[in-house]
Amino acid sequence: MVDSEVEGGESAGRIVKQPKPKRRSECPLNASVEMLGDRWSLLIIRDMMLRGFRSYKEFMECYEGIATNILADRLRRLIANGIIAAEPDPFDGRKLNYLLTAKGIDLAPVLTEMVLWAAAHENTGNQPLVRQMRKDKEKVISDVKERWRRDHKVEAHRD
Amino acid sequence: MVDSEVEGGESAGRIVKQPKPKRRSECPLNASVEMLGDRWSLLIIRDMMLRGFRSYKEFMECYEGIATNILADRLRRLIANGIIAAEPDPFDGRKLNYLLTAKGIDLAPVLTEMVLWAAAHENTGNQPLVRQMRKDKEKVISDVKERWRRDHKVEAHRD
DNA sequence: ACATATTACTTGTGAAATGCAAGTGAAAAT
DNA sequence: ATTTTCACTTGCATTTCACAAGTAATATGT
Repeated sequence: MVDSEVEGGESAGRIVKQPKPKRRSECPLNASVEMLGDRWSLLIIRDMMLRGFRSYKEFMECYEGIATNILADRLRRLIANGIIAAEPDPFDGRKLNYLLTAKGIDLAPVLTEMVLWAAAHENTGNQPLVRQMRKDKEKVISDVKERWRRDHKVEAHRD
Repeated sequence: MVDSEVEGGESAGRIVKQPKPKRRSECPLNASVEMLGDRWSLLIIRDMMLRGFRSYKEFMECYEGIATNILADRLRRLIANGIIAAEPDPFDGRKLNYLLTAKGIDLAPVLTEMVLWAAAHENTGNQPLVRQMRKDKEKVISDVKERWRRDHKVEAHRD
């Protein structure tokens, strides 16, 4: 299912020209950085994960003020990397709903550690969340995943 | 020692104009992204943390091929954010040794989760490290910290 | 039915960040 | 004394970014 991703070396005995592997190195950290290493991607994921945002408009209105062309570009890239997916809203033909994939929701521990690190070394807001994470990191993560599963079920049942 | 960092609100009873708080928001994740959200910073930290790199030359030679001006800029920023520090090499007046601060070494859990995430969803290299992390994440982190403490001791004793 | 509004974008345009090559100055090695 | 090494800086072309404006496809209100 998550197969035809990065390799693409061979196919039926014939060596085929590599389609995707334009990574700077094999290092897993480098892979993460190439997918997430910019000033916006992780914030978009944060708002999907923690605030339940789904639509372009929500991402635009709230937030640290992302430019519309950058938002469109980041959503495209996140889709290309399999971190989010877009589906048309069944009730409003103009709308697209952006949802985290399994790969996307698996970023919960990464976000958690980044929040905890910043909160430990900078003056930051959202102390309630920080305190919750300090108290029981694993619970926060499993709650996030639980909510994600519920929301996906709702999508699926809508017909 | 690492005091005059981000706040800078007041000084001897007089309210002074804020010098640094140009963060886009109070969100701790945003703080992390503003300090680390680019294509190079975390890789530099990786090589200091996991490979023991200390000098400009090492960062240049190895690596995914960073440009020299970008490396200089990233090192400056990491210093400005208190994540690394530079000290002259006691044996070679040309050299500077870049070292992780406590704040820098505290990024170990963040790097670990990013490595595990990428390794779970992409085809990546350095499988020995990945396996070690999967087996006992906490041990990998405490080993990294232990090594950091030792190396700092060596620095301090050198006189 | 038709005008207006909303949603999710795209298209300029200038400014900033990035990548590449070459150069510089101080210290060390020969 | 000359050459090498190290840690950068400078200049320049390319790419990315931010801001503003515009557009096409729905949806809503009258």
